[in-house]
Amino acid sequence: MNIFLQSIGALNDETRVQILEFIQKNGEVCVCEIENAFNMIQSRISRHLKILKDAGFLKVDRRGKWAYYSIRSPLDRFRLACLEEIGYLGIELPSKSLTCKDIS
Amino acid sequence: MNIFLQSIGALNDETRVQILEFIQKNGEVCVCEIENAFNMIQSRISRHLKILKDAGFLKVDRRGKWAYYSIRSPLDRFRLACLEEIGYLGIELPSKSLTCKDIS
DNA sequence: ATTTCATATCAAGATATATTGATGTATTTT
DNA sequence: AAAATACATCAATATATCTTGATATGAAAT
Repeated sequence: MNIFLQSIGALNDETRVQILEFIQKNGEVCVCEIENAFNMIQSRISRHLKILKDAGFLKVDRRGKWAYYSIRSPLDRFRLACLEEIGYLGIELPSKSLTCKDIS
Repeated sequence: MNIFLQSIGALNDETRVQILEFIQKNGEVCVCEIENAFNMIQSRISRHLKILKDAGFLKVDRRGKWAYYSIRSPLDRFRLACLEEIGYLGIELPSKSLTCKDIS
């Protein structure tokens, strides 16, 4: 029950659903890319990413100073069904443009 | 997105998940049966049932003074997947025993 | 080694959701 | 018609979650 509620709780936020779909569409992205695309402050993005990771939807790969997030694989049946459903929602996403590297 | 979040929000509560599974196992039940089985006050149960109904998981059938709740049918793919997942959780449910009719 | 950069975490306030007890509304029983 | 029953809704409080700004950490660059 707790694992189920953790997954559900992670999806119970519009920003997090958008972030999940953003990663699903763009593949591996680093935090600053999400930050720039969504135009939200860093601590907010970081917190949402942690919730999605702890709930088993995402994995992180740290390379140098960057943290790259991507959809965790393999996903269990239910989380997969959730991602699939999110895919069907037709969410308008910001485009992935600037990265920290691009700017610096 | 809003419909999705409403479904997710409805599932984001342990009591509601238990109620859903209770109805899934027992079929059509009236409010007082849930009230007795879960030993919760009526207004609390009523509110949770409304949230589950508004989110599209349940339907009500009013007959006389009683309101009978059951799983809405047909359910869309995603809500069905959720119910299925809840079924796999192996939730311990209180047994359906006394009804208002039994007592009176 | 110091500074800078990317990210994570914390503490406070803001916002949303849940619970309770009281009250409202039908419906049935007497 | 009056009382009782089953359920719904409201208002107040309690609890949980989100957002923000500040601070911490750890890697890279100078």
